[in-house]
Amino acid sequence: MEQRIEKIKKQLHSQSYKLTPQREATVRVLLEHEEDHLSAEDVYLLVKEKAPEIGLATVYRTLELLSELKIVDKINFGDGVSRYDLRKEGAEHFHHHLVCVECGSVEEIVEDLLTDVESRVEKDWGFQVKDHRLTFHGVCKKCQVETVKSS
Amino acid sequence: MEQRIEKIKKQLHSQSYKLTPQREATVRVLLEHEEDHLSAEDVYLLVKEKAPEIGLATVYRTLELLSELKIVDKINFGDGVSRYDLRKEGAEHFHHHLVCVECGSVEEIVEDLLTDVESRVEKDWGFQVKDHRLTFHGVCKKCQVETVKSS
DNA sequence: TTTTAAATGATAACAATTATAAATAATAGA
DNA sequence: TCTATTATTTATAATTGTTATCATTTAAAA
Repeated sequence: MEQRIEKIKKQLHSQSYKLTPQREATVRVLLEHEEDHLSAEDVYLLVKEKAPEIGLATVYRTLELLSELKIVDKINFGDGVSRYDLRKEGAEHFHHHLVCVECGSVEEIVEDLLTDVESRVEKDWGFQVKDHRLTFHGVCKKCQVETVKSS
Repeated sequence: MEQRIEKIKKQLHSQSYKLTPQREATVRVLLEHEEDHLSAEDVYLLVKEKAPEIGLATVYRTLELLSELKIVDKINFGDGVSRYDLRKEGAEHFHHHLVCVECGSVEEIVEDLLTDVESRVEKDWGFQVKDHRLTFHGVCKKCQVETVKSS
């Protein structure tokens, strides 16, 4: 935890941004909820627990900043809200998601499944890939079992 | 064009929805702008040209309905707006997108590049894939040339 | 210190979307 | 046909997520 904060601090400094107490509190919340896909509002409420004086605007600004620095990825699953997802340590690309259409759960795939596809896109379409967003919609393991049970 | 409208009409009827004049006008706009990625507002303005009395709410409802029936796909490129993209004829899955980070252009890949990846996901993660969203962010062919020129 | 710049908090403004209610059109039953 | 019912639409109000503004605070530089 402390190491990752230290690292993020350096990333900020390298672009001459500071790790203010508010920013640190926000980053800590993100680290503590790495598996979740929090909206700005979610983050705000959680940060408020440890830094009650923080303003919503600051949370938005911080998340925006972290997005620019590729520390978090902003993602949208089709409900009206943006969600913020911490990049895995050392990850070059954004990880993938499995969204269950039955229960709404979101699972992550950290492994990069797109290397082959990306080289095809670069070669056949002449498009220089910098990053990707890949989400599968379907039925998660758990809901498949439920379906079998109830049928 | 007429054939595709006829087909969509049948799809609607099969779920006991009607193809009202407003809905038809909306579908026509989508068909005429198949290559674009229109927002609800864009669609509204275009529909208004041929059916000036239509209301914005109706456009939203129609797009929502068409989404449910998988006639269009709702997509979000990270700016605050949802965009609506007509499915290609007979396409099982949603097509892919190449978004240029320089000029903002959006190119489509109709070919399905994910069949292998999807069978891996089904096998290794036990997730039953129904559909996908794949977007690459990078530099399009045109902007790559521009960069070379200006350097 | 004094000065300057960066960051914050509160809140207003904004834009996209959804909900509401009255009016209209279509449909089914008597 | 007339009547009752339902679906759909329009106009608009309300809501929601996000961004902009501005006065204040904090930190850094001179």
